Amino acid sequence: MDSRYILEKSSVGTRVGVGGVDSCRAGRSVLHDTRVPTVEKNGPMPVYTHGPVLYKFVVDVGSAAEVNGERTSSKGNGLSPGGQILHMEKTGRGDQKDTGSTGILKRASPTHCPVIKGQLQGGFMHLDINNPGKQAELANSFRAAQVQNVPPTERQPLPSSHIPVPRNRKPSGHADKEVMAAAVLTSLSTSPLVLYPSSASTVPEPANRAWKEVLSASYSSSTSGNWSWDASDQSVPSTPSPPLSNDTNKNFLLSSQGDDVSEDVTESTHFMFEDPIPRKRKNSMKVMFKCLWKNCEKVLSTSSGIQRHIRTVHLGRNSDSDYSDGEEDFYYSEIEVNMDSLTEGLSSLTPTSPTTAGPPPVFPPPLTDVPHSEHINMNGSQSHAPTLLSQSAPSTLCHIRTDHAYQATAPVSIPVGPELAGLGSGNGTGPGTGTGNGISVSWQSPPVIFKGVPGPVTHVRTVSIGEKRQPAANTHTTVNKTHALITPPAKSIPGTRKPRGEAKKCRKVYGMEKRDMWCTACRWKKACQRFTD
DNA sequence: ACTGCCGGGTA
DNA sequence: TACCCGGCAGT
Repeated sequence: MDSRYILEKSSVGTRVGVGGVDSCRAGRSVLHDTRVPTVEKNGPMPVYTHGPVLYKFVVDVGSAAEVNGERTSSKGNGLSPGGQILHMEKTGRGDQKDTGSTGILKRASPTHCPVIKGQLQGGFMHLDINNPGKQAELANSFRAAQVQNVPPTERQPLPSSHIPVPRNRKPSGHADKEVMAAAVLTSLSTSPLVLYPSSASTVPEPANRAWKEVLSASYSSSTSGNWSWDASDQSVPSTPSPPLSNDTNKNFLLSSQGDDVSEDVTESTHFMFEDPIPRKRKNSMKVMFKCLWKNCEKVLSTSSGIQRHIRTVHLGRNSDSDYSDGEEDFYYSEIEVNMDSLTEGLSSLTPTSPTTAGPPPVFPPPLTDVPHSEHINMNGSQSHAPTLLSQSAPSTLCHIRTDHAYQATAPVSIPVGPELAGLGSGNGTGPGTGTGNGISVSWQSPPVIFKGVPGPVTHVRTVSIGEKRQPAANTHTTVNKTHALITPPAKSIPGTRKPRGEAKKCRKVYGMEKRDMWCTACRWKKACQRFTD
């Protein structure tokens, strides 16, 4: 499916937590908390909504598993009746062969952690770093609920669900949490099993409420509360569920499937070398921010603007205050707007500069005890508005557009050390060069570029105007690193562009006014035959 | 913005 | 095949 289609169709979900890569786009695992209760039809993807909270897990192109309160996925092996764990299972469909490997952890929030934690028995994420008591409380509450509803057999943790995160990590503030989320996503991306928080409604009411409350409390007490889904706020009408880019998922999926290796390899290489590299879309695409509040179609050109809008209009907060707890982040999504076809309706809006969609700088090394995998590109549009968004730290760090292929500018090069190369089993992808010199990983739509590969590696395909470009997400096979590393580039770049010669060509020598003096090649805009190099 | 020229369209 | 041009990529 065309990611852009999804992007525009989707009400939510363009904001993805933790760079899996814009790819978030590269294989990422994103657990996604839409916190938007809604019924949504997302193409072929079945969407089950029931109750105020909708969890949707998009597994692959056109496939998504969603779990909400009382509905459990029939497919989920590891899904507890309570819907607390969603186990994505591989589907038989060819186009979904990678389904199981990944998902997108959307807004990997600490509130998700209880679930995972419950499954992993505390091995994994912090709930509320700043409040151990609450952490325990939440965990217990959640676990209790889980125990009540999950048959023993299903409660057994599956190996693949294990997300190795060091225990007893020292809380070190926002950065740490953010990094944690990133790390979790990285880990998730390699696991076919996706842990999924069950919707509250499957939990018996008391327990349900209990953990909701805990969540709520945790939310308010934790700076990472942005992640939390305010379960107590039942008044929130249905909100669009964030659909994920299918390509994104596809890439994720590529990452961890143990079987079908050859197939995956083929596919990954296909993604990497056959698909066009996203190029700068010339001035026609803008990033807009759309309010996802139900019945609110507000579209603003700036994230701060939309946040303010949500804060004031929907959340009823003081408009004067710039205070933002980040909750607004949940209620808007970034959309790509084709300015060419944009109606006058938006003409009054100040379009975001295309440059904002450009590659943000590589993450500053803010994060202390975090592995390199935290080199996640911040969404450009987010990064350029640090003040406001920085307050909603996790989301800020983790915002990833589902599809920015068109706007993706040059990929950000991230020097990767050997340790990262090993670690980033979820990210990397080196085409078979295996030089390991450097891996440029862009978590946005820009494809991964592998340095150290002699010769042109990227395949640039001229795309005619009417042609639909392949979503750049496909190039984000970062998850499928293993495969990519093993496989030599399936497709070498066909026409290596001739390096520009030093000699002056006819155009330069004679100028446009004497065009008739040009060699024919020059006249035809071909390689000059007269002044060859 | 300019330049070189590839890729593709048209006659 | 000659001619032309859109558009990419390097400067």
